[in-house]
Amino acid sequence: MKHDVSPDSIPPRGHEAKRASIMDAAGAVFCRESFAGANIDMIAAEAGVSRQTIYNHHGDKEKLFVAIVRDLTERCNAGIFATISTFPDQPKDLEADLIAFAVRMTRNCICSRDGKFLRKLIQTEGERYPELFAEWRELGPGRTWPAIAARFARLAHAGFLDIEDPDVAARQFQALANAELQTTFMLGGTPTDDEVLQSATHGVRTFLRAFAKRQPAADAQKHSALAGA
Amino acid sequence: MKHDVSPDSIPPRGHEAKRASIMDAAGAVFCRESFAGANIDMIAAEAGVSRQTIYNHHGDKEKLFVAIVRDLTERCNAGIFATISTFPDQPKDLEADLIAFAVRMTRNCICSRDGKFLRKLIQTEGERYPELFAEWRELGPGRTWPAIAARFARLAHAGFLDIEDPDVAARQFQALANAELQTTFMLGGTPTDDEVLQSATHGVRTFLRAFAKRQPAADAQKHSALAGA
DNA sequence: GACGAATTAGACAAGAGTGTCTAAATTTAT
DNA sequence: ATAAATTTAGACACTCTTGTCTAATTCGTC
Repeated sequence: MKHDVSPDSIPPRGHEAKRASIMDAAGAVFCRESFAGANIDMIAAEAGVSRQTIYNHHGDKEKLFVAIVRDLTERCNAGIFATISTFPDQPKDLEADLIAFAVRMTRNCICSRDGKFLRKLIQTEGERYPELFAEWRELGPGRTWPAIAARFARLAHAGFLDIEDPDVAARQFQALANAELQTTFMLGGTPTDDEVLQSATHGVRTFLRAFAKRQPAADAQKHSALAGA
Repeated sequence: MKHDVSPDSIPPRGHEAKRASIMDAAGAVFCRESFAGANIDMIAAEAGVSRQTIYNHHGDKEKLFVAIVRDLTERCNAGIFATISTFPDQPKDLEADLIAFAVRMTRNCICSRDGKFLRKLIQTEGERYPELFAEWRELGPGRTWPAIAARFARLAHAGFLDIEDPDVAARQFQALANAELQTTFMLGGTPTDDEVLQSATHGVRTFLRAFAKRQPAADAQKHSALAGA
């Protein structure tokens, strides 16, 4: 019998390494080849694992696929929320801070390995697994958009921006920041750091032309940050 | 021997009906199932044609796929240029006219059957056929973006907008117009007319907050449309 | 070092899909 | 009507893939 030191029957340690290796490889292969085009032997080879081990861990191809999507959704969500937490609530230089935030968002969440994989899987297989991707929609965009919108609302309330609808503004911010990367994303490519910075810079400038407080009049506005801590 | 009335040996008339039927069905099936997931029997059934006929027309699955992508690219390009030609060069009501244009763009080019299919195929198989999709990139975005940018440049030159870089403005216009439809597009869905109008309206308003001529001062600007015909 | 659990290679049956071939039926134009 | 071209259904060989099974091996732990 086993010691069972941990709460729930946790299988040996080495397992987890294999498991992670399988998840990584399966994500990559499903992403590259699509569900139908991927085959278990490819995944096994890429994971450095025997085919049987994959069946031992996940049962069958479809269960494996579902596990991958759930895993990617979780990991991406974590990344997105981590990045949202770096939103400039008390910006020193509004433009520079928003550009930096936009770049972080694009690099860490959209261009990241997980981000790229999840996006591709959603685009490719979304229609085939309605309930799975409905789940993603709720847990992903359904939670992240309000969180981003709330940050913009705060920024507006603190007097830095002139926003009517924070939800719309949040989506437009993201759209503007990535406006010049669309074609690259379409083809599954990864933009260079320079391209990301360019697009973010142009996007944020336009965003601020639209939403920055209109008449700075005197400096009365600037110091009226009574919404602070 | 045949009359050979037309320039190059044109096969019988009825062929074309079958050919078109095959293209339609193949586009739909490839889009729905991805290249690897699609099978010829499915396409044959959906086209109301025997499997052998498909092989007679196109040789093999891959050649058929390439033919589909080329066909869709051409048709979409035609649609995009047709829509671009309705760009409001001499707008009566700038906001209303740009909103209407944005809606046409989204409905006719992005939400259209061909647009949806082409987009999905590019996203799904783009990495697998680099040269084919490089071709698309040149003939598609490579030609349409400059065309749209040129229209915005004209509008700016005519005094309606305050734009520094028309290429950037064109991409941002498009990004803003579809900002609220991204999640729907991701999952392969088609937004309602209402959603399209909403997103376009919000997008154009933001676009104009950023790029409308700043100080309308008198009405001097409005009538200085000396860039006209 | 010895035990039990997990992993491995390989063979295997079953099923599905591609692309070819044939002979019959259908269409099209003369 | 007749002749040529095209389409069709079905059978076919071939390949690939899935998922299972077995026996040998390796790994982690005591």
